Amino acid sequence: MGVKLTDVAKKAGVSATTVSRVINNYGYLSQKTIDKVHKAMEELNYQPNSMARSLQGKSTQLIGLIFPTVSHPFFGELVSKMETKLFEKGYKTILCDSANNKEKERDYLKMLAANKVDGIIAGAHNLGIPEYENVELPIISFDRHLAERIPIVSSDSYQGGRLATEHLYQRGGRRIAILTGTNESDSPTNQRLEGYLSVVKEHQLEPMVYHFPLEHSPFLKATEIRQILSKEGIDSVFCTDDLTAILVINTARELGLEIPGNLKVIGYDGTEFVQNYHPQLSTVLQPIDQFVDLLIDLLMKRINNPDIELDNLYQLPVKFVQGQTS
Amino acid sequence: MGVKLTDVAKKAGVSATTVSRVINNYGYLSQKTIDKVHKAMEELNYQPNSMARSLQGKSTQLIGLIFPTVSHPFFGELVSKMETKLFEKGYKTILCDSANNKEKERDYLKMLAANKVDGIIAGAHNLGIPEYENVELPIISFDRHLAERIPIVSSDSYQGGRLATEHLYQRGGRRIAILTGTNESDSPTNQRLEGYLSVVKEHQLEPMVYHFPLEHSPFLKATEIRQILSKEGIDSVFCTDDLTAILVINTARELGLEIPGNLKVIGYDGTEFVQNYHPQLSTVLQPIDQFVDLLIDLLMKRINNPDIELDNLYQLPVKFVQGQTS
DNA sequence: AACAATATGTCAAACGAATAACATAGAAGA
DNA sequence: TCTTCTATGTTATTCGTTTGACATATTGTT
Repeated sequence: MGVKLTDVAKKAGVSATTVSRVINNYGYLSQKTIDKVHKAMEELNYQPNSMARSLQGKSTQLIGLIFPTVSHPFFGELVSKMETKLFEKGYKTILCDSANNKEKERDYLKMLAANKVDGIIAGAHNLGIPEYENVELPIISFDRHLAERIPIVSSDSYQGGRLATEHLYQRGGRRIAILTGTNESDSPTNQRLEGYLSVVKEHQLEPMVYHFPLEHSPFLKATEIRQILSKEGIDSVFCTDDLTAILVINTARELGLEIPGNLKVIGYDGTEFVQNYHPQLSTVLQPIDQFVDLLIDLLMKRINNPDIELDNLYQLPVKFVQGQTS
Repeated sequence: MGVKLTDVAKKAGVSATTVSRVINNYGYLSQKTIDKVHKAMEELNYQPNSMARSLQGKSTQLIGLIFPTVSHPFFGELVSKMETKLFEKGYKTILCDSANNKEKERDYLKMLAANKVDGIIAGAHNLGIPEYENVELPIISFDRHLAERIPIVSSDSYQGGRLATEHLYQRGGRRIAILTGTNESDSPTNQRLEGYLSVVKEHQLEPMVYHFPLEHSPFLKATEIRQILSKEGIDSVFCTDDLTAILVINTARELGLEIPGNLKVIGYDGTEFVQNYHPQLSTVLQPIDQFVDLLIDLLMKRINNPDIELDNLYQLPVKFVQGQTS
């Protein structure tokens, strides 16, 4: 069906081996032949068959990205930037939206192995997938413990939790609540909670912890937030993600609460999206660009040398961003 | 390196052909053998090498998705849903963030051909890429004319423009501005503008058209919006996307303008994100789920029968969503 | 018992490209 | 002129899987 190497050879009037030599740049070649072959390739719009190449032993230049969903601005930005950087390096991206579905994530792992990807960057939120232990592919994890020997890139969530909470305290907050995800011991969200608790304890405040399961729809979350805000005498809220913070702000407005007068709100993530479209929100900024650089650099190292020793954990610093909601 | 078919054969105590027969389900097979082989495959954690399979003639089950960027909520949701649906159908997704970069889009097209994808869904915003004319792969386009014979799935942008503008008029708007993208004759954004112009003309209002190049950063856009809102005596703004509408609302708030009292605002897109986190925004809802279903259904048709005749244009209806900003 | 249907095996040729081994020819240098 | 590069060609093998052709058992049916 498609144009193949032998067609190029015929067109250029050289042997198939010579074409292969040009493509893979080995052996002796005259500039004249190289030009002839390139011309023929262009004229025929020839693309070497990736399947055949990698079957022969060449790498596929494919990378699998396993993340919950690109419909979330945080992961959308992360994935978009990774894809861009990977493409610049000559890699193609297979997108795997794990959608908080264990089965799907397992299937993805199999699929990626079958497709002989060169490596995987995984930042899904499913726990308890023992398959990661057995994957011999280079893997780097974002923000999750997946298995022994798989390095984790994350930010200093504990410090982030402390930063946010301490800031609320300095601003006069004395009844500071935290809205966070489900209580999973090794999740970074939990580290944010730990940071919050440590500051609350230091100042001898009453901890007020509200867990929001990830599966809950924003609508359901908003309902719960409404109850929390109208019942309890809360003066500050630390949300462990920006989207929840936006819900809190919307709800507070509904309830006629002045921000930051009656209620101070801090989010977490600081995506470009939030900085552009919700610049008023105080938040803790995660260094997305640095995540991307580090994740890819580490993966490249593992790909080029599978046995290289890497640290277990790379923790990048976070930054508090002052808006007008606190 | 990896486990291969012959290893499975050895383990199961059958011939390689029999294993292949089990995998591809042809010829005569006893249940006993089938079970034996499956057991061996599981024990060895065997995955057929996709490269070898598709080299042999089997389809790759790969689909390329070319869109501007998943960091934008609209495309993030669209891509996320397509990926999910494709995975359910046994396809893997190669993500191509074209980033409004013609060169990159061209490269992607080559790359997807080299990787022998089964089909492409393209919704990038670059014009003038003649390469699309020559691609023999099944392609379906989202919202853009790419080439002859490539069906376009879109929504009724003209009607959407009319809906929004007419609504603003009914609400008392008499000086209605439109904030839209660059003036590209065959873009759907332009159809929204056409719809706006037709209503403005019907009511003999003065058209006020502001073009915002896509490349402009949100910050720059906000600056321009500030100028527009403070200078001209505008009482209503129709934005051809929701994010711009959010910028307008933010700016109006800054300027102390009451919404919808002093200024009415309508957006366009109505992503789940906006509906959840900006429920107050009046907007024109694009049917993302229907886009996804139709795009994929059409692509499957083309894949299963490359010569099937499809319409040039599939236009889905839009819906006005009343919020509190108009 | 004879014949068909079922179940498996052996063998070989693809798929498209990479590459090693070897041959050959011209050009350059001693 | 003889050697050594340099430049190309020929040929065959390999990658892992699919599949067709053909052979050979083992069943089941009448």
